[in-house]
Amino acid sequence: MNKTLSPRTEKILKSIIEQYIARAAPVPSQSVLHNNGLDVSSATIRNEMMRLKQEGYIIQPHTSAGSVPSDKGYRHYVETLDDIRLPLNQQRMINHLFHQVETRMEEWARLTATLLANLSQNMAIVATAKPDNCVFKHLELVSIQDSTALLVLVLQGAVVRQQLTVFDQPVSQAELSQVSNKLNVFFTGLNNPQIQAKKTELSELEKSVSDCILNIMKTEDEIEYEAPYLDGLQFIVNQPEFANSRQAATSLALTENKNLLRVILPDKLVGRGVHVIIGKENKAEAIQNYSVVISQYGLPGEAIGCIAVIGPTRMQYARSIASVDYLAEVLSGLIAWLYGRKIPPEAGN
Amino acid sequence: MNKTLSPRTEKILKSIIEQYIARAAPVPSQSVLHNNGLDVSSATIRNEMMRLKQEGYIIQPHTSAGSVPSDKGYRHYVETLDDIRLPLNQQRMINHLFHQVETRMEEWARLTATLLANLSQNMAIVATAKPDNCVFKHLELVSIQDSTALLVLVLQGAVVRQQLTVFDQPVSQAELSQVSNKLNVFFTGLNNPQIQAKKTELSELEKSVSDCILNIMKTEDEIEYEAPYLDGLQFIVNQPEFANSRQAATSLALTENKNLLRVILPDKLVGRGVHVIIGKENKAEAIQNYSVVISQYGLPGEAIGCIAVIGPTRMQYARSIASVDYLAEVLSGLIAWLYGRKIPPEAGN
DNA sequence: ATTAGCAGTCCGAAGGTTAGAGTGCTAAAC
DNA sequence: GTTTAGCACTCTAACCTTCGGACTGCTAAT
Repeated sequence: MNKTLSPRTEKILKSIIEQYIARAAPVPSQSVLHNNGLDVSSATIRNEMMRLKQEGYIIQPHTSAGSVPSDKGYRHYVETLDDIRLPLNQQRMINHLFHQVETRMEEWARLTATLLANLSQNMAIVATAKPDNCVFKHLELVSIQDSTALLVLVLQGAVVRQQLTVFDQPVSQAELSQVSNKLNVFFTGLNNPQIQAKKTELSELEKSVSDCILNIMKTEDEIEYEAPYLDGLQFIVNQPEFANSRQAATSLALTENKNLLRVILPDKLVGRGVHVIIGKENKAEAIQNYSVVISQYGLPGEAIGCIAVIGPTRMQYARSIASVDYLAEVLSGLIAWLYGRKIPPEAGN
Repeated sequence: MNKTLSPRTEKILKSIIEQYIARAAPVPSQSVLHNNGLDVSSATIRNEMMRLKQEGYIIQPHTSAGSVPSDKGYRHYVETLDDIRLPLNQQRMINHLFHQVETRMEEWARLTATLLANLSQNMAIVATAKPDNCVFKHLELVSIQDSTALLVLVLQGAVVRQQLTVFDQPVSQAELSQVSNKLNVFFTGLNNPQIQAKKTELSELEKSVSDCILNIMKTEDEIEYEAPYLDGLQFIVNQPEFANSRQAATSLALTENKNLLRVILPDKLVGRGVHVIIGKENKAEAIQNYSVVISQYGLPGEAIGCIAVIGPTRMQYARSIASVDYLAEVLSGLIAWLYGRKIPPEAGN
């Protein structure tokens, strides 16, 4: 049943999809003709289109209307897409920008979201990479006032967390330094349960600081994805589709809250590489008019984040895929650096 | 000309505004009658409405339509609004939530944005408080790999900034600790130019770390407002006004980018307290269909942030004003704490 | 297999009609 | 002078209806 398409049919489908992506209106057989180098009549195109319709690659809004790609059509299109990489000058531009921001996961994620939104002309979501199991690296205590201190905790992967702490009684900076020195010796390289186990040997003050540390590390371990960075909502709002059905917009805006990532995340997002989820393929009903281009990044088994583009099913897949792919690669390199695995990738360029 | 309104006229204007805020449709004289305790006929109301129209407090979309408040009407409404405070249970709820997040300006700002959006049912913007002139408080260097270290800088006001630094040659953790100890002694309590002056007395490695510190502090000094925290876009999108004029949505979505704050910030935002800017009173054309409820917070002369609600001119002013007011107060208290000025305000409750 | 030609379908814009919601006015009542 | 009932008038928004034309789907010829 699902016989392969002839090269010409293929070409016609591709033309329909690309025109629909560009114009957001049903594509008539005439337009396919103009757009294409084929030396046939519109009637021939129509015959082929009929076949495409029967096979479910395209849909007609009504009897006398042009063709609109179906999810299946997009799926085929994406799968037969030539391997497209981001142009070199854009790659260089991106590397340059990553050079200029603070060297922090948060800043990278924010920048990635902005870049991805603008490259793909769609909404972008970037979740920061988070270690599976966080490891104590360094502690610092800075006195703020009599009995308040700022606790700065550095975890494996250059993750810095801070917390204001109030003690029962005034504590001097000297005492604080003593505590931090001792705990640094005790705890470096340990994870949550290991610290828990070692805590018994400590003084009262040290214990209270340790509790604070454990608390931070526990929170860190429990978070699945941090509040992800979003950008490019304007592109969604400006879609022609949006004018008609406010439904979609509303549902999307609502989703925007916090759990958007959980909504768009497909069940299986295994292995490296970019995944494309088209329309009804999405498990969440709210986004079944949308497509998601998503990829993981980071160090497998250690710190994994994810990065995605979400837009109407008629999004520019080639651009989105190339952008997601490249940015995931860049982020992976940066993460590896944070984890002390290799030279920063930008330094090479 | 601008004679004061009689109590009854006042009452009618208030009724019109409140009904318009609630229903987003022109208010007919009948509805004013029902809504109000006045024992008069609709004809009398109409007479009064005529006067309000002549004075410019209300507008008629067309001859036979009900009344819509003008900017002047809203202005009058806001100015005669009773001093409304947030209900105590909501205040307590807010305090409780601030207790539960990390003690960091960024987390507070994020939480404030979320709370403010939900309390006011409109979009909220929160810019983090930023010191005018940042002061070195503490430095820590943590080795990440051979020649890469994480530089953690604590500034006055418990501001923590981090930066990965690559040295020319490998540097051990022991050496790093030595450097940080020395620089802590040298630099504590100094600002950018003072550190610059003292830099000459240092070794090569110490100098390169100092440069990094100076760079961070300079950046920090130069930023006017950090990328502010936004929340509640869904409320704007779901406004009935939005259905008709995509113009507004588009302009807003575009503004969303980065400079939204600069756009909504009025020329004069002096002193404490909440400011309300209504419709055409806004200097930026893009938001002249919107109202802004805005307030500064923080320590005057030291660290100032700002917090705002933006929504259609028919927003619930009382709620927004009360929310902005209370949250600015809470944030001011927290900032004072960060700057070692007093006990955390929540501890009192 | 391809094509010209044409009937048939359906959309969407344009124009016309109408119900009713609300005002503005007038003249009477308080 | 203020308030009110009553009513004519205005304007909108919803609902028709019509009509041109954009496309297809089919047929019969190439």
